[in-house]
Amino acid sequence: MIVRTRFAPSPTGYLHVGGLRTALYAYLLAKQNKGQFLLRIEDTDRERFVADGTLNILKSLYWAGIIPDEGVKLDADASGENQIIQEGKKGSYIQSERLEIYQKYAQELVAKGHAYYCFCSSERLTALREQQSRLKQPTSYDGLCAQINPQEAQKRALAGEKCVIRLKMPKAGETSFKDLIRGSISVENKLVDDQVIIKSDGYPTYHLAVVVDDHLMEITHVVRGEEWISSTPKHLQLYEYFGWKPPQFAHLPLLLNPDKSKLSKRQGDVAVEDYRQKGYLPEAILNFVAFLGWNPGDDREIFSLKELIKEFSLEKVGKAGAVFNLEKLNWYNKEYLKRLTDEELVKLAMPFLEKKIGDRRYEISELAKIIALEKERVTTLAELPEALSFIFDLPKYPSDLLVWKKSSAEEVKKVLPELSEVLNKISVQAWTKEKLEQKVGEWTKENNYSNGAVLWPLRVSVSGQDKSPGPFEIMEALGKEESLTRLGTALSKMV
RNA sequence: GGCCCCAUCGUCUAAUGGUCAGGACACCUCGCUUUCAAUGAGGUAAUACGAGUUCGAUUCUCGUUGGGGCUACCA
Repeated sequence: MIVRTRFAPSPTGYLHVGGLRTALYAYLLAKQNKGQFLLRIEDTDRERFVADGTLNILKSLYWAGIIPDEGVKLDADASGENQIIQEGKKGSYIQSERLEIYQKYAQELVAKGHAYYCFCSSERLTALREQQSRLKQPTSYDGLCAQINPQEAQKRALAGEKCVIRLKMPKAGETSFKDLIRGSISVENKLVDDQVIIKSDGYPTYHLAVVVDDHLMEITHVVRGEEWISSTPKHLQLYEYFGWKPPQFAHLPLLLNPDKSKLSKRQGDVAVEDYRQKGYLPEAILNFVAFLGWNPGDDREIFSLKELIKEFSLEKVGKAGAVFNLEKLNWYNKEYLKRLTDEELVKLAMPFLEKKIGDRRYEISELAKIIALEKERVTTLAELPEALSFIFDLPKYPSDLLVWKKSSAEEVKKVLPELSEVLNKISVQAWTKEKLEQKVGEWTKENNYSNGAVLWPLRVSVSGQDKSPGPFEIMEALGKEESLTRLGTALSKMV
């Protein structure tokens, strides 16, 4: 049997990092079994619907690399409407376009007596709940409309009276299921509410739509968040009423704020898009969220998507919520930044640096040298413009910054002019950090200077900063002319 | 309030009856070094609590406490 999983987001804004992890796990489960990973858009709530929601989510999934070109991708049709192409064919797994389907199944339930029309007003429902909670009773629908004669109810509904359709839960027994992550879970049926399955606007609620679609899409494993555990009995009841075989369920633990509450916007960024804009690499985000709740069982920490596909297993997914720890994400990002080739880095860094570079024109190789300077020093790509600022414009700095703590102003006044002369003799062709280091090193030794007495003022001269990369790599990135100009600037400060 | 889920260093976690309770991030110390970063070596730090089962519990059972989720014509 083919393993088929899905990710079914609601287009209510952006893709949440928790959603990304859910999607990733579902994707990994499918791919490692050579199965299919499908997408479905659950847009049955018109009030929370956001126009760009679907597009935003798909963009983030695409950025993260779990929607590959050949499988599922975004495609604009003739009307400019975004469509989802799945496994080669246009699949309208967009719930708002499948209303008749849910309607049909709901009617089937009504006909069988497993669901009923409910004409209660929202006022009555609110009052009912208030009363129940005042009496410290569980809040649930009291089943009033279940008493109405079905033929009469049908007639009233057909006549256009405002109504919803509710699922009729059994009042006895219990529903239990085996969760792939948590083991056996059971709930008494009498505690499960008669959930609305078709709203008064004709749209299905999540509960009906999810069951119908998962069945029709032949989903074998439902991977979703822990918040769905308590409604799973409703879903199971639906499967039973329809006579369908339910899928396997895997309820993932939640992602948490540092204070252990559910990860929320108030305490930091939660959208994948936020992290992209902040200059995090998709590989880092993916690796990081994959490890929030799962690990390979050994000491390895760095996993590519391919390796994750190979080694992921639901059995190793933990049950407890995991704090979304920015420090660890930062570490992952640095690790992935370090692994980038200079070429890859330039490509990824350009969007962040464009403004800083302005009209200046650089060869790719020059840019590569410049960007590589801070590759091991920054945490994210977004830090690059500021970190590299000293390359584009020499910062203003006080003359005493040129003096190393173990040296003196006199020594600097002596070293700098001599150093300029030595450097000036090096040709533009030989202007590489290796050659520069060799020449300056030899000269330092010959003149019995200490390394610090030479390197510190040299580095400050070309960087204008107390902290910076080494002088030779900076000079190579700067080029001979600019390097000597900066040395001249330093000299003039010492006069 | 009711129902459900969960519980190992600050954080992510390993160890499913016998380990000096391991690793990673963060933090601290030392080394390298012109600064920062990187890097090398080392260090601080955890089984929530209480019973029970057992020769022996992080591990199994129960309870307590704590945290979380659900309790909508939202997903």
